[in-house]
Amino acid sequence: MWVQYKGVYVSQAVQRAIEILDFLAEGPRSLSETARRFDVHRSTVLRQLQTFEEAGFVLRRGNGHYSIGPKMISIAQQALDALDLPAVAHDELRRLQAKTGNTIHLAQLVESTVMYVDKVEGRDSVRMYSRVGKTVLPHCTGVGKAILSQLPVGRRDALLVDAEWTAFTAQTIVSRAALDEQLELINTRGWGVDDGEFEDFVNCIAVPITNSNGSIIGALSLTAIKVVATLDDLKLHLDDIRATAQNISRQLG
Amino acid sequence: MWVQYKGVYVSQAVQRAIEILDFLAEGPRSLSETARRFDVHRSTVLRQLQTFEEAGFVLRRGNGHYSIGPKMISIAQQALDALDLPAVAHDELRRLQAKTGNTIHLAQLVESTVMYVDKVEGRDSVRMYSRVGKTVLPHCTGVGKAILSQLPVGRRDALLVDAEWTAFTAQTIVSRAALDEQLELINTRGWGVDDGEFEDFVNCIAVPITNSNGSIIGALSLTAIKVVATLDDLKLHLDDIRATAQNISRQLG
DNA sequence: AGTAATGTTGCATACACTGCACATGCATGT
DNA sequence: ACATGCATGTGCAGTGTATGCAACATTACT
Repeated sequence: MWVQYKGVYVSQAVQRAIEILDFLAEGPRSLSETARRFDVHRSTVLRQLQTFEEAGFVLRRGNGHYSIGPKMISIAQQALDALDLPAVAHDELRRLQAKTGNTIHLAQLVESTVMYVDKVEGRDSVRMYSRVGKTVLPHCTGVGKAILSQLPVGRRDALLVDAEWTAFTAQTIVSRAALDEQLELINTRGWGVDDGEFEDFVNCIAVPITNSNGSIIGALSLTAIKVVATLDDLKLHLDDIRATAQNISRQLG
Repeated sequence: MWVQYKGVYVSQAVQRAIEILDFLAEGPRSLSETARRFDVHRSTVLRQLQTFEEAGFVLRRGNGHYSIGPKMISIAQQALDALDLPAVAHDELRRLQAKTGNTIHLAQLVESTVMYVDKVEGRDSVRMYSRVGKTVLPHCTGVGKAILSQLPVGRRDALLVDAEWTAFTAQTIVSRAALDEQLELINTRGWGVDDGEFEDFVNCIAVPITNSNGSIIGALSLTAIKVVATLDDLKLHLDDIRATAQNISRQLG
C-alpha cells in the first residue's frame, strides 16, 4: 500500500534513504546513531549504508562513522557545471568582492525555484545561512525579490505558491500585497534591498541579472552583517554592483 | 532474499535510486526514457521520481524532464564545506593560475580515497576528465602519485587495493614495482609528473601538500594539454608551484 | 480525425525489506 | 584472566512495500 503525502506517492525506502543522506551531511555518524535517529533496526540501516557505500554515495571512515561520499559530490558538481550562469559570473563576482570586501551571492532561477549557485565570502567571514545549492525564499531575500520583480504575475504566482509568509523578523514582508508594492519599486529603480528581513542582523543590496535578450536569469547581491556594513555603506557600491550585473548579462548570450 | 554483490548486501530499491540519480546527472531525462534505461515499468519510476522531487533531490522541468535538484547540490556542498583544504587553498590556487595561465587541480586524501576538491580552469578551457568530487586514480595521475609518495607502504596498499592497472595510454604505469620505483623518485625530489599516463594529450606537474605537522593532506597539480604546454614549459613554474603548496601547508594548522 | 507515444492512477500479487535473535569483535573494568 | 558493556555483522521467516499490469488521461505526431 502506498503512502500518500501531499497528493504524491512516496516510496518509503527511497524517502528514508534521502533522510539518511541528509542526516549524514550534518557530519559523520555511526551506524547505531543513525538507526536510533530514524527508529529503525540497526541491521536495516547497515544494509542501506552498505548499498550507499558500494555506490560511493557515502564513505566509511576509519572509526566506523559514515559521511557523504565523493560520488554524491561529483553528481552535484556535474549538475552545477550544467548551469552556465556561475561559470560566466564567477570572475566578475570575485572582482566585485575584492573591490567591496563584502560577501557576494549569486542566485539563479531554474523552473520555479531560486537557488544559490555561487557565493564569494567577504573578509568578515561570519557564517551566514546561505550555501551554494540552498533554495532561496523568494519574498524575503534580496536576490529573490530582485528576480520576482522581473517576472510577469503568472510566474510570480508559481514561485510564491509554497510561500508561508512566516515573519522571520519584524521586517519580513508577510503579505502578497505589500510584496507586490515593493517589487514595483524594485522594478522601476532596478535594485532592491533586504533590510534584515530573514536574519535581522544581515542586510544586502541586490540586482537582477538578465541575458542579452533581456529575460531574467538570476540575481546577485552584496551582503553584509549590519555591524560590518549598513545599507547606506552598501549603497556606495551601487554603481559597481550594477556594472557587474551588466558585464555578466553581456556574456550570457 | 538479499542480493549479494562483492560480499556486501545491497538494497535493490536504494541501488536503483542511486542509478537513477546518476542517470539524471548526465542531463535532463523524461520519465519513460528513464524507465526504458533501467527496464522497469514507467509507473515504478514515476513514484520514485515523485519521492525524489518531494525531497528536492530532483527537479521537474516544464517539459516533463527531470534533472538533479537543489537539495542534492546543497548536501554535497555541505560535505565539501566540511573539508578545510579547499577553503584554505582556493585563493592560493587562483594566484598560481593567474601567474601560469594553466589549469590547477587540488586533490585531498580522505580515508583511502583521493578526490578532487577544487579546480581552477586555465585559459585554454578545454574540457578535461577531471571534476570536483571525482575520485582520483592514485597510480596514473600527478596528484595521486604525489600523495602516494608520502604514504607509508601500508596505507599505500590500502589506496591501491582496487587498482586494476589498466593501460589507459602507452605511458600508464601498469605494475606495482614500477610505481614504487617512481614514487621513490618523487619522494626524494619533492615533485612528480604525469606525462600522458591517463589521457595521452594531457600532462602535469604535481606536488604533495602536508599540514604543519608534516602529515600528508593532499596534493596540487599544474595541468595542461600538451599542445598548450609541454612538461618542460610547466617545469618553468616549479618554484611557484612549490611556494603555493608551502603557503597552503602553513595555513593548515 | 486517428494513431501512437507518454504520463497518471487503482489494485493484487510476490518478494524485498524489516525486525528479531544470535554471533562476533573490541574496548572497558575488576 | 574473565566478565561486562557497547558496537557492528549475519541467517532466517513473516509481512508490508514496491512492482507490474491494465485502464484511463493527456499530449505529440501523421
